[in-house]
Amino acid sequence: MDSLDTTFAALADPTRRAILAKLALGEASVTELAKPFAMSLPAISRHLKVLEQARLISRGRDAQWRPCRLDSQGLKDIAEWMEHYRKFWAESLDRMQSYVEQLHAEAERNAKRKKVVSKGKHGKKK
Amino acid sequence: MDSLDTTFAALADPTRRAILAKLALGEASVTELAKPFAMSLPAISRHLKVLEQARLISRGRDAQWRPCRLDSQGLKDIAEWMEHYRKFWAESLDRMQSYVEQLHAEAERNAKRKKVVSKGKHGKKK
DNA sequence: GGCGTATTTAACTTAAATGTTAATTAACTA
DNA sequence: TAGTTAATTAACATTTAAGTTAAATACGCC
Repeated sequence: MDSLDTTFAALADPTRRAILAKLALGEASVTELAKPFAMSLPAISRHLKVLEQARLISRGRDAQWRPCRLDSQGLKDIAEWMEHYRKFWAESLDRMQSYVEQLHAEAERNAKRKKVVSKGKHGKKK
Repeated sequence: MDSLDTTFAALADPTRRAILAKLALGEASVTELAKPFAMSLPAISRHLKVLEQARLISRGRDAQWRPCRLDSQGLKDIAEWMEHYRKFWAESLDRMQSYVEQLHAEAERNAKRKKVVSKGKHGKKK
């Protein structure tokens, strides 16, 4: 039910994270993705299925190839969850500075938006 | 070996994420943490051990209680990994804007640092 | 249709995760 | 010291994950 379960579990495997790293450079077929690993093709195929279900990748069809590419949805889910804990992980000076700058920027944007949109409560869900 | 394995795996369980959510509000004992769950105390105790090994929490000792609190290290590891994929998950307008502002801020800081520090290559480890 | 390449599914094995209850350890209290 | 509360460890059952090899499917080409 909770898609975060699926997504975090998918990311817990080093083979799958390596696949994502490769796909960050661009599309690739199953065989191409399998090449670096001492592992059978069916094993890779199942890793890809796990990544797909976690919406970390999506797959197309090009003749007998199944090109894989990153799907941002899974990463977005994680990023959104991480936001709730930002004050815990962003406590180093450099990052805290970015965070503060970001808060200011956000405040500015919200202020602007208030002027333009003027009414209706469709702010952030939480 | 790879601590990301451990940390992502720890986060893949909804009970453990709920525990973290609770701890984001402050310290709590094992029994306190266990209360909301229809699960035995030993089960919770093991979840806490998993979270501790992932450096998502740390534990102290107060008489017979073992107060738990968030440990930011695990979250930092995840956040750092996520950074490599920022352009994929931060593609919505609002977030991209923060990202761009952050890049500018970072560039400014780096420029400043160059002037002050002047030499020696002790930049980010990776 | 039959062949070659790419990928997936099936059947199976092994290892790890998650929960249970019962027993144990740790620290305070009377 | 005996008793109480808090938490962990032990022993066990069940489920899920991850790999293997062999067979099946999908597609293009001749």
